[in-house]
Amino acid sequence: MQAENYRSNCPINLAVEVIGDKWSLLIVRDLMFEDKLHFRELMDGEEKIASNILTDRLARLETEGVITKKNDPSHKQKYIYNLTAKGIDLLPVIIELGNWSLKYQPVDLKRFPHAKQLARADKDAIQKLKKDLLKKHQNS
Amino acid sequence: MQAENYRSNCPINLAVEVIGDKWSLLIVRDLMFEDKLHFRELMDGEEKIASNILTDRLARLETEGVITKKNDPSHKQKYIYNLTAKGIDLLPVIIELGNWSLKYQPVDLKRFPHAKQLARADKDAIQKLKKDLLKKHQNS
DNA sequence: TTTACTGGTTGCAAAACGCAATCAGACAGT
DNA sequence: ACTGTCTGATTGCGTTTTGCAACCAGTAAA
Repeated sequence: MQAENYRSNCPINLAVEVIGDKWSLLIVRDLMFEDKLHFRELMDGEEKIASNILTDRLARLETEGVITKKNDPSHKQKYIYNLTAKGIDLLPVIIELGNWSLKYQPVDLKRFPHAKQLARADKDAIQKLKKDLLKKHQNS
Repeated sequence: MQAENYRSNCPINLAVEVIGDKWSLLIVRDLMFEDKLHFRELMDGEEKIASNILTDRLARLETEGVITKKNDPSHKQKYIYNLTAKGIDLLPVIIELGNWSLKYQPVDLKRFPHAKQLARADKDAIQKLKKDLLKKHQNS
């Protein structure tokens, strides 16, 4: 087994090396809030990720322990992608990114209605959301 | 003036399109916590960004309104890079990324001592930090 | 048995990246 | 005036990543 070779062990860098690209967090978002489980569902997202990029990112996120991939019993060719606890713990990051965009970027609230409600979430609400996600994604 | 063409107006995407790469947040980090102001200082960071990439990212961040660039009166060839309010408001994002890394990634606490202290910051502490940054970066 | 759907793979052109060398202007020391 | 160093870049070039469309074999539904 080879140790991953990070550019540095600064916490910001260690996060950026895992989710610092244009797609990874969107995949996490769809798994978190859009009830998507399957490859095709992720492909049909708002931003039109290409299938080869999606394949690559799913593999990378799995390697990094952010998601899991398992067979879907209902279809021999289907896989179910779930968030791990590590992936679910990206929720606060995503919420803060949302808050920042709400303040400075041209968010379309009609199209993304739960943005504002998520921005209002306090610590307890976030804890509850995490709990729900852990249950939904089968992490005990 | 041309409207920026975002892939979608989802808040997460709108954030990721601005700071979703391997370098931008590291630049913001250095401007925030390392008291760096100049090109060379940013170049000499832990992760060894190349000068052409740094040039590109600084220009991009300036375009996006995250940083400003102004002449340094002390040297005709020097520029001072400052965070805008928009940039300073990335602080909560950075804190949450740090928290996540502290929990799941091999952070080197000896090398990055203020990571833990920053993780403990509550809302009031963050407000104070923002205030200090606003003053330091001249967005009075 | 045809038709559509599954998670991909492949090929190719374009863009971004990483690295080292280079640059002209500015400044400090002598 | 000369020398060396520092300034924020730019340039050239090879590698990697991305974006896009076409394609694939296995599975399932009609």
